[in-house]
Amino acid sequence: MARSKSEDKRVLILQTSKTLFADKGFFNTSVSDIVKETGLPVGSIYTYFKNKEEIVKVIIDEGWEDLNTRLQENFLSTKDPKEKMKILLEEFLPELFEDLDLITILLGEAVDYTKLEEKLEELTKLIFSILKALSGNSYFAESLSKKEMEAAVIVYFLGILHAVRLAKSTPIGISQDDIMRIVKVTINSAMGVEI
Amino acid sequence: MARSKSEDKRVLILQTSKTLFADKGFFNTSVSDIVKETGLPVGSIYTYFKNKEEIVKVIIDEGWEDLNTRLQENFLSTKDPKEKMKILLEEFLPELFEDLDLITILLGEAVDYTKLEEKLEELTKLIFSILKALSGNSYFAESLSKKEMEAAVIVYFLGILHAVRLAKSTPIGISQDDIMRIVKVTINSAMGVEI
Amino acid sequence: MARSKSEDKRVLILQTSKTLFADKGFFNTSVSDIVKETGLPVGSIYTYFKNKEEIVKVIIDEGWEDLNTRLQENFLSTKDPKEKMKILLEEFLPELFEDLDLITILLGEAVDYTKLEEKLEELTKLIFSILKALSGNSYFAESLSKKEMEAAVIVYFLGILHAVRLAKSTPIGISQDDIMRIVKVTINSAMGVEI
Amino acid sequence: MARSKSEDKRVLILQTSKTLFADKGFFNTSVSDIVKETGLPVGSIYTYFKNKEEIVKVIIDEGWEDLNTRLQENFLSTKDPKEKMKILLEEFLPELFEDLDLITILLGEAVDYTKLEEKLEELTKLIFSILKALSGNSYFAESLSKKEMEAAVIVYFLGILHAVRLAKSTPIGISQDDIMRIVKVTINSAMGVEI
DNA sequence: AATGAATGAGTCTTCATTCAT
DNA sequence: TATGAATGAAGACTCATTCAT
Repeated sequence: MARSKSEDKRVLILQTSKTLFADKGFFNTSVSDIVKETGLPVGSIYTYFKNKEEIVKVIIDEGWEDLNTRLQENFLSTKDPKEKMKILLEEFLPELFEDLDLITILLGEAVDYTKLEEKLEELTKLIFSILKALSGNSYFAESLSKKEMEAAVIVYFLGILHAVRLAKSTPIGISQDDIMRIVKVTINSAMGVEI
Repeated sequence: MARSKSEDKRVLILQTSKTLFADKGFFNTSVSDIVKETGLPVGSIYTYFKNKEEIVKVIIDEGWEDLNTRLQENFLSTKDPKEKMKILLEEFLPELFEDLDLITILLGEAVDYTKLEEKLEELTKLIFSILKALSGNSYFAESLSKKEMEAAVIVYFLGILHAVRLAKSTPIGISQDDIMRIVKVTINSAMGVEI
Repeated sequence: MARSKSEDKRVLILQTSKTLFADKGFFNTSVSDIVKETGLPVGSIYTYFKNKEEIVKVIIDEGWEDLNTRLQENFLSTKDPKEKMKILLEEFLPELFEDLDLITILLGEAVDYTKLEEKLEELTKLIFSILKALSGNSYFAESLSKKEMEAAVIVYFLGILHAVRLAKSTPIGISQDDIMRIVKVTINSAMGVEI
Repeated sequence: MARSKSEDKRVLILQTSKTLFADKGFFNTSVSDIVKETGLPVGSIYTYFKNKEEIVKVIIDEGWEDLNTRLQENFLSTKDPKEKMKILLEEFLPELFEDLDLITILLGEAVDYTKLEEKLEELTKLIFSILKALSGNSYFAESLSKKEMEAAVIVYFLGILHAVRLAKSTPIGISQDDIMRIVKVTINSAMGVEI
């Protein structure tokens, strides 16, 4: 009977904001910037989102869920931990790297709304279980307690994210490919398996 | 050698701002917050610093330089790369971890003013040179190009920083000690040397 | 005689708004508050009322008319001014006091739309005519001109309304009963008649 | 060493706001109206007052205190309750009536910030004590309990205020003088004393 | 040099009303 | 007629920085 909320507009706001937040930062992006960039009237921003904060939250949550969903789908194809690790390295990470804006926001100013630790926990558990299955006889596994392995995963994952983000925005002289390669070598070396 | 009154004020502003920036974030800290916390008149802030941005810059630059200076001093005591690595792990990192506020600001909202990449570059070169000297016969070094080793150092270092920061502010279930331990194991394992 | 569905909605809007206006004030009640409270779609509000302003107007006008109608009906039963005064005091006032929301709105923020003076005028004339009939030999009447008696009625009536309203919303330490009693005493005393 | 806050500006804001609040109502007066009318920059409003609400509060509190102070000063000149009543009627009330804007705001929309009941309580106590001293042998006092006399004072005072306000803004056909006169007659009649 | 009032562009958000469906 | 998304002017307030004193 009345216009129904347009998914298109919602997505437009989300995508525009994502780019702006990643480029200029959350605090340096004003609602009025989003308005200008989307071409929508101010009011419309607020018919689709409660406030500016909710926009970042949704960007992060939906972005992360998306990645996760695709990862889970890929995981359905196999039970072999080696295969799973391969999927993680060759599907998940590249996809994540693709979404530099998401990484930037995830690590950036909006940390308060980002619940990075929750995302990390999920992922850590997952990776940890794969590593455990893989690491029957590796040096790495022998010398590290469970908690230390978890720490290792967290450190490594955060390092990767931050490095990729930095590689994009500043001239640190390394590329995504460099990062991908050392990840693989590390896994191979640490796990004693060739991925 | 007594500090002048002005130097006291400069330091007061710096320390107060550092705490505030680390606790509430750069953008959520107003100059007026700094004024309230220091008890100084607003004008004073601007006689010591050009603007809010310069305050963060100085916090980071001086903080980093401090760490660096002490590292260099420690390095004077030896030429042995193994010893140097030890210093890095047992002096530099703990000191850095001590200064969580600095890490938080370094990785946080003020990224634009932080020149993280420059700091990283210095450090990377240094660590890289040590690793190279150490790694005569390690598997790690054989399979990684120079650039990849640099990438590894960056990833690892950023990972450590971010993990320590996160461990402080959220319940991710790992401690600074866990992190320290896996760093050591990694070095040992990767380099084939016992530190 | 069954109320039509639309009449139900109109009344719902009116009653809900009345409570809201009395509780939170006219300006602090948004149309969207009315929408939430009634459960009706915004559009509906505007099919029944031209705008927010008209809602208050109708609340007041219909509320007042209601009281008046009942008063007039009661008055039909007698011609005796003393009886009429009794009706005024024992039927009309208690009924009015019953409707605190109406009083609150009448005296409150919506004064611009309320035409309080018109309501007052009607009532003043009525009361005045009764008083005149009653006051053949009272001290009060002798010493007051017509205009002054009107002023007295207005002052008294407004005072009663305001006091009742204040007694409801704040702890001024007097009750509706106290007010009713002094009204009666005043009339008795001023008019020299026992009501 | 720096400009000090200007009492002139504070007063300008207060007076301008008072007129605007009385004329258009608190909610229909925007801070920007005050800005336009005073010619001050927005920021200045907020260097002198925390927010819009505080402006009304100060208008009312200082206005009321002013009246009170002058009343107390006048009261110093006598101990005779009859004299005091005279002062109340011939000094205080006329002064109050002079300040119609204050009355309008006091009774108007800003009721939430106005603490009308507190003002009323003070005054009621004062008047009550005078009446008590006066009323040795009056009919009024005999037939009314303490609480009822308080109620009477409240009703009467509120009625006067509201009537004066209404007389100013709408054509209810009575004047301040009419009101003053009936007040006197009422006192005389009720107290049995000639003021 | 020290002070803190002055400034006004800019912030996010609200809201009564309209109108496409 | 019923609906609720769309609209954008207007709202209160902030804040980094300047500059008169």
